[in-house]
Amino acid sequence: MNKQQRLPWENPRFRNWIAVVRAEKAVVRALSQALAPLGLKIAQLDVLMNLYRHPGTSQHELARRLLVGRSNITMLLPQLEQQNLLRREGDAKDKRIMRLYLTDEGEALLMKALDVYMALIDRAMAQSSPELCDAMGEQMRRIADELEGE
Amino acid sequence: MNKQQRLPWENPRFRNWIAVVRAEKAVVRALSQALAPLGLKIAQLDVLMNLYRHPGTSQHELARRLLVGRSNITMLLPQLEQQNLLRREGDAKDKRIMRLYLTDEGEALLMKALDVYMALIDRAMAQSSPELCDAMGEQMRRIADELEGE
DNA sequence: TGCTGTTTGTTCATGATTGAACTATGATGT
DNA sequence: ACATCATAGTTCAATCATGAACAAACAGCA
Repeated sequence: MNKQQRLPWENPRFRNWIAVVRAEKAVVRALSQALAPLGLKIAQLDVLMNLYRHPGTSQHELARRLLVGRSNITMLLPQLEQQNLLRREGDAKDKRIMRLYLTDEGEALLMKALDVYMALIDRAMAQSSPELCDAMGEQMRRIADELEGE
Repeated sequence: MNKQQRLPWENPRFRNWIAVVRAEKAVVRALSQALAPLGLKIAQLDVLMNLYRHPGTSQHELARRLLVGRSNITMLLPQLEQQNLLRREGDAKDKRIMRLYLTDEGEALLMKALDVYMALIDRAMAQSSPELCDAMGEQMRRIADELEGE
């Protein structure tokens, strides 16, 4: 099947990528637990973060930025709306579009959640130099750019 | 809520970690699509890979290594078994334990899938030096080690 | 042996995510 | 203006992972 390099585990690129997957999974688990006391799921936090940076986003834009289906957003919002974390306003010009805004309550909860998130990331990254961290970030952005264009 | 560093996006660690998440998601999407022609899901590939490296694993061990619930394994196996990709044998000494082995067919399919996987990783990592790649892998292993001990 | 506690795998109800249909609305071109 | 096509959001059925509850099998010890 493969040429000289029969077993992928012997390939540094492969081994290192597997490490990325494991680390990401570990952080997701830890973050889920850390967010539980705030009553937040990761998917919900993603919504709040994106809404903070881009107030007035439509559901479609939001779904696109989160790399998620539109229907997912539809089913995510009612929970957040009932908790008064965000509000939906129909666009004045285009009646199809629902624009999303954080409430003060939502922003306050977001800040708490971000503190939790930051603490976790700080802990995870603690043993790496800033230069290495930046280099890795650059590398990851290249990968995403390379692949996200389908 | 936070001290001087109010917005996490301004924090390099945070920004870089977000890049990791995005890249991982992008690779998962691309891999899913690339595996579809083989009739394989990523979760199934994970099983086959682990079984290749550790023949005779019990379902419990497998679940632990994949960082997944035991029930997940239970529901994953019948599909793979019906496709003759693996077989389950009761342990001789301990009748509770089911030991798992790849069939020749399963190994053949795994090799094809690994080629697909490797091609994708090669493409993703193409623009990074081997040294940087290794450094990143090391960093990720540290993160996983730091967090996986709950 | 009999009692107790643990481990393995399964079952089941639950919650999350997806993609395909559907509706309502808007945009385009003639 | 009208027909056509595209877009925004929703609904729904299907898929998938999870954790709790359970049965069977083991282990340890009186």
